[in-house]
Amino acid sequence: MKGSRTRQSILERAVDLASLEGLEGLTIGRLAEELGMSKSGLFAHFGSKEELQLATVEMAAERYIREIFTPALQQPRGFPRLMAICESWLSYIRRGVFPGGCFFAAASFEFDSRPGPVQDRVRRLMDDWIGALERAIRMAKDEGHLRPDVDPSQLAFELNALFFGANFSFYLRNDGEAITRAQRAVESRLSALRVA
Amino acid sequence: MKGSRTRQSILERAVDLASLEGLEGLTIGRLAEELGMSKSGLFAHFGSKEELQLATVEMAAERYIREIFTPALQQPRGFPRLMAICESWLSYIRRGVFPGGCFFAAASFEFDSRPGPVQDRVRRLMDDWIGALERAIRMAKDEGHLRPDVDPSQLAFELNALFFGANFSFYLRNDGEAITRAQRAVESRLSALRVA
DNA sequence: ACGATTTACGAACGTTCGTGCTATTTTCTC
DNA sequence: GAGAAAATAGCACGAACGTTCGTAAATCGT
Repeated sequence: MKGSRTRQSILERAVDLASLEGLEGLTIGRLAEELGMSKSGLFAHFGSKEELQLATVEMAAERYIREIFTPALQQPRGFPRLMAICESWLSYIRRGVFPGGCFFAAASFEFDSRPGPVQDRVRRLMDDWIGALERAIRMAKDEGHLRPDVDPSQLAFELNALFFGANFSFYLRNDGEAITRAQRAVESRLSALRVA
Repeated sequence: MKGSRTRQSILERAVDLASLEGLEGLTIGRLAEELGMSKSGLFAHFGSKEELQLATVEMAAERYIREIFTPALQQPRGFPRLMAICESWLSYIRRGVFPGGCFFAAASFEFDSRPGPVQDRVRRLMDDWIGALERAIRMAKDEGHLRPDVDPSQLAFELNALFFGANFSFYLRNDGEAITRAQRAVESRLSALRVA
C-alpha cells in the first residue's frame, strides 16, 4: 500500500514540526503545506487532529527508543548499560534528534494540564521510560555493580531530572556546557553509588 | 486610574490561564469570556497578543519572586538561605501557586524553539533565576558553609534540574512522592557539600 | 457638577483552524 | 489492461483567531 508509506512520511515530518511548535501548535494546514499535499488529503489519513497527535506521539516514541534504548541494549546489563543509557540520552540532545529538543520533555510540560487521550498516552510513555530506567538501575544492583541500599525510584527520578535540566539549559539558555554539566553530575552520582 | 486595576486583574487571570494552556494557548476571547468582558475592551489594554504575553510573563515573574525569593530572604545568607530557596521552590509546587504547574518551567519548554520577544524575556528571566541561585551558593561558600571546591554553576544547574524534575513528576505523573524525592535529593546533595 | 479623558463595548474584518462532503486521480488485483 | 479499491484533491462549512474602528459609558480632575 502506498497509503502507509505516505502516512509514515507525514508522521516523520509531524514529529519534527511538533517538537518545534508543540503538539497543539502542530497544524494540519501547515503540515500539509510543508509536504506539498492538500489539507483534506492529509486529513483523511487520520480522521481527526487528535488521532494525528496520537500517531505523532507514537512515531516520536519509536524514534526515542531507537536513539536511546536500542544502542544501550548492546551493552552488558548492569552498570555499563545504565551508563550507556545516560550517555545515549545526553548525546541524543547534543545530536538534535528532534529539532526542537526532546519531544517528550516538551510534550510532558505541554500536556501536564490537558486531560484527554493525548495526555494519557504521554503519561503512559513517560511512566514506561522511568520504569525502564528503574529496571536498568535494579539490574545494576542485582549484578552487584551498585550499592544494595540504592533506591531505584529515587535514582531514576534524579537521573531523569538531570536529563530534562540539560535539555532546558541547552535549548532555551543556549548553554553549550549544559550537557557537560549533566554528564558530570550523572557520573559523580553514579560513581558514588558504585561498588568497586 | 481604573484601567490599571482592570489590567492587573486581567493579568492575574491570564497568568493562571497561561499556566494551564500555555502562553500560546492563552486566547484573548477565552480570557475576556472568563472575566466577563468584551474581547475588544480587553485587547485595548495591550494592543497586541504579544504584548499581552509579555505582560503576563512579567506578572508571573512577580508572583514567582514573591513566593520563592521574598520568604527566603528572611533567612540569613549562606547555607540557611540557600536551603530556604530550595524549600520554597518545592513548597511552591506543592501549594500549586500556578494552577498548571510552574509557569516558567512550562514557558521554558514552550518557547525554547520560538524566537521572538517572548522567548527573549523568558530566557532573560531564567538566566536571572539561575544567576540568583548561583549567587546564593556563592554566598554560602563565602560564609564558609559550603566546601570551597563547590562549583556554583554546576550546583545551580543540578538544583534547578531537580526542581523541574519534581514539577514534571508531580503534575504529569501525579506522583505525590515527587516532591519528597526532590527534597531528599537536594538535602543529600547539599549536606554532602556542607562544611560541618 | 461639568467637561475632558479614559475605558469599555459591539460589530466587523480577513485568516486560519478542524472537519465534512464529493470528485477525481492513482494504485493495486486479477 | 479492465475493474475494484484506495488515496488524494477541491471546495465549503462554522467557529475561533487576532485586530481595527466608531461609539457609548464610566471615571476623572477641577
